[in-house]
Parts: sequence; C-alpha cells; structure tokens
Amino acid sequence: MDLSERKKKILRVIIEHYIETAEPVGSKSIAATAGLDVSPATIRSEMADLEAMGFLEQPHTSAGRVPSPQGYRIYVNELMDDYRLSIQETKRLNEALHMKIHELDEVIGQAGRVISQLTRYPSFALTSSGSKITIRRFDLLMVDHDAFIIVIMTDTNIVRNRLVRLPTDLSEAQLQLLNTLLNTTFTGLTLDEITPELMRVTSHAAGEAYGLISLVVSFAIEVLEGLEQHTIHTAGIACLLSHPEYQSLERAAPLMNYLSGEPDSDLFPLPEDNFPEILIGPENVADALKNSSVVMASYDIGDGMRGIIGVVGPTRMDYAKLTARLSYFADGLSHLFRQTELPDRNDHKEE
Amino acid sequence: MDLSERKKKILRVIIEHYIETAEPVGSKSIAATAGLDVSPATIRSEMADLEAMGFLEQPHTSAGRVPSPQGYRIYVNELMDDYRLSIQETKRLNEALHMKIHELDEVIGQAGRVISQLTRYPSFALTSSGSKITIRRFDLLMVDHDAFIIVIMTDTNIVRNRLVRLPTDLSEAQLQLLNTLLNTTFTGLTLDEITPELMRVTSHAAGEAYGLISLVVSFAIEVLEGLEQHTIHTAGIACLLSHPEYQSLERAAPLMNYLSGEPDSDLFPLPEDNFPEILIGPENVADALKNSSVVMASYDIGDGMRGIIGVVGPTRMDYAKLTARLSYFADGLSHLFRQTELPDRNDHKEE
DNA sequence: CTTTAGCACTCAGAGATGTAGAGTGCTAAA
DNA sequence: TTTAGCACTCTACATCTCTGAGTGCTAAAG
Repeated sequence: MDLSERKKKILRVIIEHYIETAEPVGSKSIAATAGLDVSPATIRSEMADLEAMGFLEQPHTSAGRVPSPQGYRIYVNELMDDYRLSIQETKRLNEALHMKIHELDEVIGQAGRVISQLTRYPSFALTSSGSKITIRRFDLLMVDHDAFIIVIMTDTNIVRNRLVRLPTDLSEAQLQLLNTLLNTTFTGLTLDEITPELMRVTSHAAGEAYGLISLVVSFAIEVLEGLEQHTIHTAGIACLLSHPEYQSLERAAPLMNYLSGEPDSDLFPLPEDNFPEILIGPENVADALKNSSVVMASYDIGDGMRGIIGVVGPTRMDYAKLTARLSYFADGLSHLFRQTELPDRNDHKEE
Repeated sequence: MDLSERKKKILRVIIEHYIETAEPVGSKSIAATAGLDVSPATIRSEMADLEAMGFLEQPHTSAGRVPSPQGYRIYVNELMDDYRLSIQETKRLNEALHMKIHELDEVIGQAGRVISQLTRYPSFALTSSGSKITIRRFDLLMVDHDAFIIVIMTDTNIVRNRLVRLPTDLSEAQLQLLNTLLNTTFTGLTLDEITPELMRVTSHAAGEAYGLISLVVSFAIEVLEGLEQHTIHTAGIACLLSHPEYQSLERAAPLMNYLSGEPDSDLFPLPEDNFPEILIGPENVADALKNSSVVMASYDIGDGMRGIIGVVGPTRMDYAKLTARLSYFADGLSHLFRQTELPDRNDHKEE
C-alpha cells in the first residue's frame, strides 16, 4: 500500500474520530483536528482519493466519510498506535484476574463474563485442544451396595465424575476387577480408538461385569466428546444495545440471535501466535458477523490446551484499546493456569 | 369478584383476542366475534364498566381496550380454559426430554435452552434445595507423587471433584490417613457447622497433613456454597426481540440487561405445589420485570432438591398454552430424574 | 330497565411539505 | 498544488393535514 504520508495521517484521524463519535466525519473537522495545516478543500480531495481506493465510504452524498472494512484493516495493520493501559485499567484487569480456578468450564465462562463487563461488548470464550485427548486413568468409588462413582481423568488433567446407580447389587471385589480392567484396556486411547469392537471384546473378558464396562466406557466417550466439542460460551449479549450501531432492531436482532444460539466454534480461527486476532466485518466467516468485528486473544491452559477469549462489536471499535486489554487479560489467564496462584502483576505491560 | 356472566365472557374474549393480535381490541370486533348477540354499543358500556373496575385499560382515548394486569390475573384464575396439548406438541416436548443426565448443572441449563426454543421466550432455570446440604463422603485419589484428586459427594448425591497439585511430595499412607480423618470429622455437617475453629482443631490432630486438611475442606466449603447459591441460568434472551412489545429498545434493553446480568434468584419464589406459577407484571418483585410476566413450573430432582424452570415475556402471553407446556415439561424432567430413563409418554396430559 | 342507533368528539399514525444544516464536488484563481 | 467560493444534494427535524378507528353520550325503542 503506497499511501502518501498525508493520506495515511488523514485516514488515521478520520478513523479515530469516527471510533469516538460514531458519526460520519467531514472535511472541516479533520482540517481543524489534524496537525496538518491545510484547508478543508484539500482534505476533501484527499478524502475523495481515499474513497476511490476503497478505504472510506459515504453513507450518502451529503454526509461525511466513514471508514470501510479495508480502511479499518489498514489502520489496524499500519496506522494504529499501541495502546498503553492506564494504571487504573491494569488494576481493574488484575482484580478481574483474581478468580479461583475450579472447573475448567467455569473459569472459561467466568473469564468471558468478566471481559464482557470490562469492555462493554458481548464476549465469547472457548477452548481448543491442540491434540487428541485420551483418558489417563479411571477410578471407581463404591458408595453403596448398588451405586458407585466413576471418576475419569484425562491426559490434559481434566477430571470428570458421575454417580451411577445400578438395578443390581455389586461387590467391592467386582468393582476392583472392573477398575483394573478399565485402566489396562481403555487408558491412552483417543476417541476414535475406542471402537465398539474393542468394547465388545473387553466386555466378554470381563465376564459378569459385562454391562458395567460399557456403562463406564460410554461415560468416558461422553467426556472425550464433550471436551473435543468446544462448546462456546457467550456473555453480555445485551451490551450490544448500548452501542449506536445496534439501536435499530434489524441490525441488532440477527447478531443477538446468532450469539445466543450457540455459534459454531469453527468459525473462530485460533490465533496462532500469542498476539490478538482481529477480524473486521466481511473478514468473518459467519454471515451474522459480516457487519461486525471480532477481537480475540488466546491463552495457554496447559496440557496442550489453549483458550480463546474475545469480544464482538461493531466494526467501529477501539481496536487498540481492546487488543491491549484482551492480550493483557489472556496473558493473565495463562499465568493463572500455569501456577494456579496469580503473581503480583503491578508492572505495566511492556510491548 | 362478582362479575356478570356477560362481563366475564367479554373480558375473556378481549384478552384472548389481544393475546393473539397484540393490538387494542375495539367494541366492534368483540360484537362480531363473541357468541353473544348484542350490539357494539352494549359492549361499549360493558367495557366502560370493566375499565372502571380496573380490568381493562385504554392506551388513549380513541383506541380499543387492552387488558390490565388485574385483568390478566382474573383471566388466569377464573376464565382461562385449560389448554390441551396437541399431539405434535407432546411429541416435540417428549423429544426435547430425551436428554442425557450428566452433570446437574448441565441438565438445568439444557432444560432452559430447550424451553426457550420451544416457547420462543427467554427462559430461566435454577435449583432450590429445600434443606441444608451436607457432605456425605470424601475420597482422595492419588494420581502422582505430588498430585491427588478430591472427590466429594453430598447427601443430595451430587459429586464434585478437583485435581490438586502440591509443592511437596505425598505418600499414599498420608493420603489414607487424611481420608479417614475427613470422613470421620467433616461428613454430615452443614456449611455453618464447618467453623474455622473445627478446622484448626482437626488440623492440629492431623499432624503433618496440616495444610492438606484445610485445602480439602475449603474445597468442600466451595462446593456447599456453590450448591446453596442457586446460580440462575438464562437462555434465549434474543427471543424477546421477536415480540412486538419489545420492538422499542427502551422496553427491551432494561429487561435484556436484567436477564443477562445474573438475576437474583430470590426473586423467583418457588412454586409450592406442582402447579405452574404465574406472575403478571407488577406482581413481580424485580423492578425490571414489572412490565413483564413470568410463567414457571417446578420439578423434582430428587434428594430433597427441586428445580425451577420458567419463561419471561410480555404480559400478553398465552398463559394457558405456556402453563400446559411448562408443567408437562417439568413433569417430564421429574420423571427423568426419578428413573434416569424416560418412560414412554405417548399419553396426553390429563388435567 | 336494558339495549340500540346515531352522532359528535378525540386522537394516533401516515403522508406531505418545508426548512436548516452539513457536507460535497467543481471551478477558477492564487 | 492548494485554496476560496459557490451551487448542489440529501438527511433530519418539525409542522401540518387528513383519515379512520374507536369512543362516550343521548335519545328512542324494546
């Protein structure tokens, strides 16, 4: 992109002005604001050029200019300054990061809710396991003559349990037998490797504990499926309504519907590096997002899993501020997961 | 309430008409619709009476009448026919009830989402434990020289777990000791009975396993707190936007904000009997709900716990249909919990 | 006493009209 | 290349009118 310095400056001023006011920007206000000492007329001809290049759009003839998605893109890539978080902001973020790590799902959801509150945009949160998950160990705990608890732990250190009540009685010895059988046969297998075939063979070997094997293993399958499925959590959908671009229901309703019905998690590509990812308008895959933007960051959960957290809003968002906040928060989450105890983080973020 | 038969009939027709069309009802359309052969003029004077009694309201002089909350209340209490679910509806409801019982929280949430889809209203779901919950048993599972899993089971048969990693090593024997200590000292206690005092005393008795006791017990406390706290799940908030009364943002935004920020669960009184509860407009405690109605039903989870599921919508809702659906669904959930396996329910619901 | 027809009255909503203001593009001069 | 000037365009807002639905009241009829 070979834009003259002046064009760059003008584009940048327009975008930042528009991000703040949400109203089309006219040549006059630019001439007044910008450090460049030229008349509105000059700005006008530059703006006409920028529009011809596709970086600006005009809602109608007598309105000012509005950035196009490509305009935002070039702004994000080349023009935008890094935003330095203020001390208050880091403080708030650190406070928000003071959460206890319980169930993984809970943390994910909680993180989303917090981010939504902090940014005043709807948020989404999901996890992504890089590799295939397997069961590391089974434990069966007898609680009653006809009931026991299955405890399953994956190689990613996630623990799930279920209470099972049986129609028939059960001896401690049986349960022991079953337990060792499970641990020798079904550990270290991915979802694909647990075939009905294998289950049948093992069941026969188990003798009287026949039905129990399939009971436990199908719970294991459920767990693995659940973990690979990456359900996506959304929070703060109502935040949309506070932004001027969603004052009309025609604009707000489709997006809200999309977000509240579980959006397809495949549509959010995992940011590869640790830097936040920005998807502007039509860069989004999902139709419902074509008029909106997504900013997201990823964090390390440990054990080969990553989490993604992001916000959805109008294309007119303060990308600089949002990426700064999100990546700080994501970093904080990584720390949190790495050492369960959050370290003092009074330091400012250094780019 | 001593309303003449004719007044009752007129009120009923007005309400049902309004529920269908969402538009103020005029005397003419009533005269045409209703089975009573009187002229619009007569209807008018009756309507004037009904308005004076507080059952109808007039948006403005030249509009028709609209039911007041009291009008709905009398309709719900006295005038409304029981709605008989159609075969398709029972079918759909039964299909929706074909869900697997995993984690309790999951079922609660799932039920809410399903109800929202079926009714096209936002839904909420929560649980309520009648009595105090206690821990029934502890299990500690060693997974590594420096890590173990805490498994806790409540007297309400809820099982929760957590993986704990320690800075120091740990022997199997220590864990055994700890386990028996926990089971003898901390079972059967309510949240209030687990005092810091008790923890300190027991910790000393534990000797070297000092810190571990408090680790496990504080997890137990977390679990108990979590269960007593009744977090409320909401789903399908965006459904609001499809109803005419929420076309304007001033009406929709406060309610959506209320629902998406976690509403206070105390504001939803537990329906005492098994019949659905209806709260019309100002009958609601929460300010945000004063212009809306809530219909809810409760179901039996077992072990002294009940679940509540309900929908939120405009006061103009088809209460007959909603109560029928909700109570059918709630009954289904009760069955589901009672026997984990849903029985054939091809029968229609008998009042 | 109740019901009905007739009639004047009220008021929201849809259209039409006018105006103000912001912003533009073009042209010609600096 | 930049700038001032100017005619032009178009939205937003306010005002106005008109229409139609629905009412309440009154007086006559059952």
